[in-house]
Amino acid sequence: MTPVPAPAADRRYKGSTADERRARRREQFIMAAVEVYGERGYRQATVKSVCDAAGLTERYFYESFPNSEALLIASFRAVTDHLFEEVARAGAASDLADGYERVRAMLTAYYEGLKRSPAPARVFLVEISGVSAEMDRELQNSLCDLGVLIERTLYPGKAADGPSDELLMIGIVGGIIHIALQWIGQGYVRPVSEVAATALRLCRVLEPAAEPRLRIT
Amino acid sequence: MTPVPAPAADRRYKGSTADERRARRREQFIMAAVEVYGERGYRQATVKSVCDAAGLTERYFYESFPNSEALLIASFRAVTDHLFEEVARAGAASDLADGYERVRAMLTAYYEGLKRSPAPARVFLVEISGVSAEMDRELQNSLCDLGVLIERTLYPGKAADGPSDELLMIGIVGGIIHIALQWIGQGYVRPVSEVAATALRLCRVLEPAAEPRLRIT
DNA sequence: ACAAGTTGACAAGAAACAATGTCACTTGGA
DNA sequence: TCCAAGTGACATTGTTTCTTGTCAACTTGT
Repeated sequence: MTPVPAPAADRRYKGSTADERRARRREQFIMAAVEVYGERGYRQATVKSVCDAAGLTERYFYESFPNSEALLIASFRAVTDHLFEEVARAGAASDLADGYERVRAMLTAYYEGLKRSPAPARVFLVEISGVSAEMDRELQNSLCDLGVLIERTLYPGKAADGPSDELLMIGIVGGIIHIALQWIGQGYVRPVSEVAATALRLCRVLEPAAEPRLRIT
Repeated sequence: MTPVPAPAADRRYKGSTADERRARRREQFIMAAVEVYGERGYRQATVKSVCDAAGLTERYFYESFPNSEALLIASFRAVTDHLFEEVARAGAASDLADGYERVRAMLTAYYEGLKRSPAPARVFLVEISGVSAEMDRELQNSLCDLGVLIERTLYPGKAADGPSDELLMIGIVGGIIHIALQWIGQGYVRPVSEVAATALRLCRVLEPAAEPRLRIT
């Protein structure tokens, strides 16, 4: 009835469209979440504390995420994807011929990444477990991804026939993570090179078990 | 003033003294906690749910524990101590000469213990992390204990000069645990012997690194 | 049988937090 | 200048849980 004069749905505000602003707020929440979760831990972090850190209010929180678990997953993905990319890039450096040296470079990048941003490290490595079934799946996937990346770097030819020993791979990645946790818990005392070397020793078990002593009798 | 006729502080009730009843209630809470935490997870478990499972009321809960975190720690200790003892006993079996076979027996006992009582396994292996600083310390300690036990079994002579490489040991134990988690998450599909063999491969990295390829350059 | 100790069911206060709503203020476009 | 969209501070509601308290029923030693 009343001829409304075109609501101008995508009106700009402070230079951005509605979509851009929404996306930026979402990013703000994710960055704030990484910080707050790292400081207080996810379970101790309230929605309000994240909103305060983001400089936004609860209203926008519930505009961006259905609940705090969704934010947790989103921020986990953000941190993980970023770290994973760094690791992959380090392993792909063209001046490394030996597979083990590639893995060493990857592990170094991994631990350096953790050291560079200590806050999220512990939260997203372990504290996350058991928050929800979906979150557990995310964590498992990220572990598997890292394991596959390492295995393919060591044995690029073997890629075709799937994961050779999933259980062993998970074990190695679990070890890498716990090494990180211990290292972090002691305040990054030991140098990254040493930590990476230790983790690299763990990776050696991926070698085909030629030792006769280890046959299953 | 009023000559009270000796309050009979240790009066018996249903055959037990006050101390005995208190201790029994405490045990009831711990057993109930293991069950409830295993079913619903620690964070989802309320004080009331534990009390209901224990067949006791909240009043006795707060008589036995200052808060739910204390119960968590107590039940963690109970489960861990029990499992640890089983593992140590398996490793001490006198008919095993080889250190690796002893460790295999220990790992088998470990995974069999987890399989026998699946409920507490996942909770006390990982979900615990980040609940509190004290709980984290408990978990770290139990991991260290297991690592030391394994190392001493493999190299009984080396006992004197302390932990040779704490970081590596933690990594191995972390791997053992993650193998367990993956195994459990897939519904105990693979036989215990296979899981233990996989974990045993991980333990091999404790061998002195003679491989020249692994020197730190 | 009686008094005091003991127990279980339940109530109730207090606190924390999720999730939604209100309202005055600011910004952008006509 | 004017109005609607947008924003931020704050209030409100509802739920959940911890924690303490009350009281009737039961048990024990005398």
